[in-house]
Amino acid sequence: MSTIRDVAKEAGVSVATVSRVLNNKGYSHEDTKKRVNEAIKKLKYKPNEVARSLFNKKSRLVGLLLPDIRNPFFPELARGVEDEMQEQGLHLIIGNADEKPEKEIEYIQTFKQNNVIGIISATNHAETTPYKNLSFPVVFLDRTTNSHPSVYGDGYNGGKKAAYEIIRRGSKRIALLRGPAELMTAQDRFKGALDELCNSNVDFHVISSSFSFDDAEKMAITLFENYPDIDGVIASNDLSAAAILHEALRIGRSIPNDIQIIGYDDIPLSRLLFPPLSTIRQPAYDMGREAAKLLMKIINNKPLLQKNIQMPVTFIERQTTRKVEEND
Amino acid sequence: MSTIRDVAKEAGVSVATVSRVLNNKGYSHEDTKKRVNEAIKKLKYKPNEVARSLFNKKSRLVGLLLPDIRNPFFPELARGVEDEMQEQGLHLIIGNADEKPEKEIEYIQTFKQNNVIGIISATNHAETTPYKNLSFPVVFLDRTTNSHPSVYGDGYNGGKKAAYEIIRRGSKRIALLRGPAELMTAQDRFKGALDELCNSNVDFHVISSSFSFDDAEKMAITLFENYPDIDGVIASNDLSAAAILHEALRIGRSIPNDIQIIGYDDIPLSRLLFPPLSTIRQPAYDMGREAAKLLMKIINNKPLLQKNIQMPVTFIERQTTRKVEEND
DNA sequence: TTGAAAGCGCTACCAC
DNA sequence: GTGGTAGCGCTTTCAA
Repeated sequence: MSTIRDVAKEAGVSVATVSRVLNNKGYSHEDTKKRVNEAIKKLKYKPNEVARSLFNKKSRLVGLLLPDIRNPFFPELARGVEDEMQEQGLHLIIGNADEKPEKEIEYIQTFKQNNVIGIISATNHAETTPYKNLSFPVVFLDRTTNSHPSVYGDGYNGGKKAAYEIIRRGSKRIALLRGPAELMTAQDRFKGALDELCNSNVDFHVISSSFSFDDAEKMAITLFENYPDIDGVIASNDLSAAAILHEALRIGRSIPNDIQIIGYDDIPLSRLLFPPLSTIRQPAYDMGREAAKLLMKIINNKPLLQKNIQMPVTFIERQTTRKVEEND
Repeated sequence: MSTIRDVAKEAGVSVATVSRVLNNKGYSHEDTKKRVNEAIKKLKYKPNEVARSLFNKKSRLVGLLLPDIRNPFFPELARGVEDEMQEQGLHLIIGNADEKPEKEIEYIQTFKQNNVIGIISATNHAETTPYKNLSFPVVFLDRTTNSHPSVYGDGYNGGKKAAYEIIRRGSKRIALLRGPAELMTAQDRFKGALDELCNSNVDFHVISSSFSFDDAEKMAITLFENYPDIDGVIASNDLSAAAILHEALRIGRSIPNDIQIIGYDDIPLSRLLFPPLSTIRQPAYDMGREAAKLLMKIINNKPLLQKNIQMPVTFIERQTTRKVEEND
């Protein structure tokens, strides 16, 4: 690996000059520029990012903190963030907080120690101390906070839509999954659905659930044991919806005739389920991209039109809900 | 952010001493150690990893290159790698090569420029130049190479098993999906299945397929159009299996009575499909962990028992294959 | 327009 | 056992 010294020697100039043409800063003669650039090419010189970072106190790295990389929703977010960052010549250190605050703190530490220029975090603890007094900006993704800029899906309306669509299609005894109590996004969609349910003439049960794979299956089994008469489920995310769909078919219910199911997120696999899952779509990829853009704006001191960006969600009608009569 | 100087001043010693107790190198008096450690705590000092890295030419970062973060198999690998690294106090820069060689090269560049201590790569281009002449070790994951250390599933036997189990359960006209031709792992499992099919009295068709979401669905549709009489499908991975399962049910085939389907990978969602997918399980999480361990051994110059670690695969019997008669 | 030199925070050598 | 100091590769004054 050649250094700036080698380039300077090769081009017959000083390292200062090389640095200047490298960064397009200060003056430098066209001819000198040319010679330097030739030397760079010849030696295949790439600046040492670590040395740069040490001096500038800024790397080209952005920290991305995910709560659970196994939930397909998050890789989708990550892709959006990554693609946008890549276009800006930036790179990602991805940390998987695994829903554990200690891990989260550790990763933030690492991000700091590596001079990241910013953090995008999709974890559940936006209001906790590790995010305070940071010397670089933090953007929350898929989380609502007032303390920080953020990008998130319109959970309240999503929940409302889910309830509206399932009621409209004739479910009368609905199970409403609540999702983790500490998760604002889960609670938003829950509240939306709750409000809609309260305003209509249907019975419903509220059931606590987690967002993880392992819990989803167990929850599905107990759900049907405890409430065998339900004819509609509003799930807290697609993972739970998949588990419920699966269990419903296993015990011989017909979908969507006996039971309608509606998910949340629209992860890529939802349309590969059978029957394909009706769900509330969050534009995960775009949310990731927006968060990256927002972070870049903050870093570059560009004016912010809005600090908290709410993304619209849409009902995706597939086949776990019944067709609605045309003349509703 | 306090520096080593601040700590030295606080403890009334030199920076050299602080560095020594920090790294447990060279001599230092117990009392001095204590004082230094107190100063560290008091100032909440964390060493600047960038400065360390500049001097040592080694960071605490490991590059992880994934071909497609959206395929749930890879996050699973990533988790294994991450958990092992985390226990070693190391962190990951994750790059998503997106099956594009340019992106791959760019990420390797970034890894270099950030002084990673090693790379774990799950991409398809192990034999290409970017991996040559690197100053740090590379371990390939989910890829067979002789040029580098690697950890991979036993694809040949996996394919063989898949064919064996489906034939044993009575399929007579089988579609064998081939997976991407350039992907060694895909070809291994293909060859295994092929050999097994050739040694038995069944008809079969070989069909090319990709590993991606988007292609899987189209492929499934044409598959049944072109070969309406098949009664068994050996898929190249679980994603394609899901697409086929889905399409088969859509056109009214009964699973597993009319058609048996067997997948490959055992991604977390496979058991949530309906019917739950029979598949060949690759121990993705463990493979990730093994790859991380292997890399660490190489970095620490520990003796290697084996440079290429093949992990066993197992048949997971779920419900897209028929029950076998007890007295086979 | 260019170059010499200081210094980012750290480690390791060498002298005491 | 401990401290002074050079230097990792880079950027940025400041003088020339």
